[in-house]
Amino acid sequence: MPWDKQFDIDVALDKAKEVFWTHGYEATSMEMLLRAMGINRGSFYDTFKSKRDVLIRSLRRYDTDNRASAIRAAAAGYPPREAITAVFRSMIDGSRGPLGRLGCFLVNSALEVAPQDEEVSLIVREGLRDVERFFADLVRAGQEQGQIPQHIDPTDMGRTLMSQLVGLMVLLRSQAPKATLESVVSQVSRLLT
Amino acid sequence: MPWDKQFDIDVALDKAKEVFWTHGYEATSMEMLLRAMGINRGSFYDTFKSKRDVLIRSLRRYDTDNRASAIRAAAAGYPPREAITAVFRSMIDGSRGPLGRLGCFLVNSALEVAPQDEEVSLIVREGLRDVERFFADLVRAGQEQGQIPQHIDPTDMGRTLMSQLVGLMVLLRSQAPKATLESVVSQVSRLLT
DNA sequence: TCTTGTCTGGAACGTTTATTCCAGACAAAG
DNA sequence: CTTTGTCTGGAATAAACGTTCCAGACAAGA
Repeated sequence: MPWDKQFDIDVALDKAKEVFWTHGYEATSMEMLLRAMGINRGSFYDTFKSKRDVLIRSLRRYDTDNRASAIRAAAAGYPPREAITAVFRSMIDGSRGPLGRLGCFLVNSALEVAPQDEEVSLIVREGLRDVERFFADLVRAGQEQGQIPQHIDPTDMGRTLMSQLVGLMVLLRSQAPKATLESVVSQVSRLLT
Repeated sequence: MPWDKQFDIDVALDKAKEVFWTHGYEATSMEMLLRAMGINRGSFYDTFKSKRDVLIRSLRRYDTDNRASAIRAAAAGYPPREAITAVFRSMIDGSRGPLGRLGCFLVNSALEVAPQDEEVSLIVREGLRDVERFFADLVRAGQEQGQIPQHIDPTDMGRTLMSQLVGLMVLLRSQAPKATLESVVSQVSRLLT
């Protein structure tokens, strides 16, 4: 007779996400994963296909629940131009939280795993494209409201802001000095003139 | 009686550098390293302390011979303002070379190894600081020659350009579309007005 | 109470890992 | 020719790796 699993798959995946985000894929052993997820290898292989399967699913969860949510939450409630700066600022403020300076799991994976894994590469490209579009949309909205000059090309600017955000995430994980991070954010405002 | 080694340490380290740069540290096995370096494990452990030792030494070589040289070579022969753009453009052009879109070994290591290895972290921070200063110096030189407005703070701008370059290196390794890369470069010019 | 099916805990497996150790080749000095 | 020291090729080692398999516990239905 069917007996329910004693663990929640989503909770387990979130735990896995944190371990992969902190240590990377290769440097995370099955022991570390099982301990973090709070399940044993029988349940693990009964529920998930493989270690890589868990990486893929955690990365997807990260992209939806962390990256995509974070930039939208940070921008909410601000006029477009301020929203852009708020996104950058929130990344610095967020680095003071319990997860500290982990940087961006997506960007980490872009460099470590994506070059050798097409599925991971696709998740990364789609995530970065979403960031790019998100910023481009904010630039257009800012132009409509007269906050951002018309000569700025929204598509170009969306790409540049995405690239700048990616750079900032690397600096965060690299423990760059606070002043460096603040400089980057302050220059974002200048870019929008 | 002393017999000379049959291999050149620097050549071997450069081979090791390419393997670590392509695959990362953890995903590079000793087998891969030995094959690339063209030596066997007896010679390896006689010459180097460990796999990590070789990573550290390759990373130092990369920072000197690749990163630091590349930005200076790209800037050479241009007035300061054009030199800045030339550095960015050279990264895109360089991605068409035999090493293709490997990105930046330093940035890769910043995300994969540096968080868990203080010595790697130090190499990364010093490398990024050198890029920052390099750009700041170019900005000052541009201001002295009347090419870059006086209201731009060289230190802030140096940091921002460094961050933008780091972002670009991530996009390169992520196989971002050419148009995206071009947008980033074109916006660099705008940043200097 | 018995049967059936699913769960957990963890042993076992086959492979891979980084590092240590060893045998034979080689060269120079005595 | 012998001795000594260093080299290369690669076997061996001990541990770790990701995945498979197994025994006992548990719950529901007959």
